[in-house]
Amino acid sequence: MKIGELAKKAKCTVETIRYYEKVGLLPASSRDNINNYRLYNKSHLERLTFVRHCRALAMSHEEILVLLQARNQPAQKCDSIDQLIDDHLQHVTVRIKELQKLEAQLLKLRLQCQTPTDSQHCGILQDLEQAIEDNSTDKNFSHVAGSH
Amino acid sequence: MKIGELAKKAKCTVETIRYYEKVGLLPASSRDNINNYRLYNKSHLERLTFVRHCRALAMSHEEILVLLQARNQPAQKCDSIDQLIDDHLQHVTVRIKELQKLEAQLLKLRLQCQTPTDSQHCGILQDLEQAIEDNSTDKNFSHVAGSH
DNA sequence: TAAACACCCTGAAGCGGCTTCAGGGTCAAG
DNA sequence: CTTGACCCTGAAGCCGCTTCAGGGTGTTTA
Ligand SMILES: [Zn+2]
Ligand SMILES: [Zn+2]
Ligand SMILES: [Zn+2]
Ligand SMILES: [Zn+2]
Repeated sequence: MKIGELAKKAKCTVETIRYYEKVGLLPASSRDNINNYRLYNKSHLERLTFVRHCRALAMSHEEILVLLQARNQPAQKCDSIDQLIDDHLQHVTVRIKELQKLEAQLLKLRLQCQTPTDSQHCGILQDLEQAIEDNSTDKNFSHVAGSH
Repeated sequence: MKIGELAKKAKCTVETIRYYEKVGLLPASSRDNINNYRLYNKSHLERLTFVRHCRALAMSHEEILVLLQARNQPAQKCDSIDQLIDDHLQHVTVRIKELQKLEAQLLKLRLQCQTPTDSQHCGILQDLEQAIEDNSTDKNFSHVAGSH
């Protein structure tokens, strides 16, 4: 199968597939001798599906690589896999808590201007000019991305 | 005041300050004629504090620029400010919900391997090889970053 | 007075996880 | 024989910084 078909089956773009090959999440496929098109089979699709599933769960490429390696060593213990999921779950949980803190702060900020006025007297702007409360939030970026 | 002192007072790095100047979040400061060092005053500190406060709330540079402009037009109505905060609050709220979905999916995944075995029989790996359930999550990236 | 050390400067590259762009080649249908 | 769908490569862009390379400045101390 050609790259476009694989992309459709895995619900991603062809560019993403080429990118995954470049960074080593997918092995380089064989090529059509005549036109140099990439050619894939079922096992490529399975691996890509695995990767996309992991990405849908917001795992980092590094985390996914560990899982892929484990997948290739069927006889080994799976402790490390279970641990990786636990750790990643923590990444997500921590990030949720950070964002909930932000949410609360933003709600509080929003209340500073209940009846619209001009910028000069807007409680929101005034609040933003105050010194920063110490949130440990800013530095503790685990690997799960933000809100935008 | 020199850049190091400003950085300390605003609780950020000097590199961040130089970066903000480059991308226009801070205006270019005046310079010491002799050694070309950047020189700052209280109003620079106030503006930087404002920016850092916004960043601590995970606003994007684009959003911050809008607020900075409003701050420079004290006589105008503040509707747009209030609206911007509401919108940004939505960015955060949406991202929290996305991450909570992930959290639930990860918890479910984790339960697939309650008693450690080998990779071949690990329910987690088996689950990850299944087709992807349709989460609308993947594409709806608003501007608030992830969990890592 | 010289060496050590802390601070300042610039410009470029790197991070992650892609997406987009520029500039092509391939191939079936009409 | 042209249109349009698909494929290729390599480089650059996105965001919000951080890090690096390669310097200059300025104070302190041996
Ligand atoms: Zn993780
Ligand atoms: Zn207002
Ligand atoms: Zn926002
Ligand atoms: Zn297991």
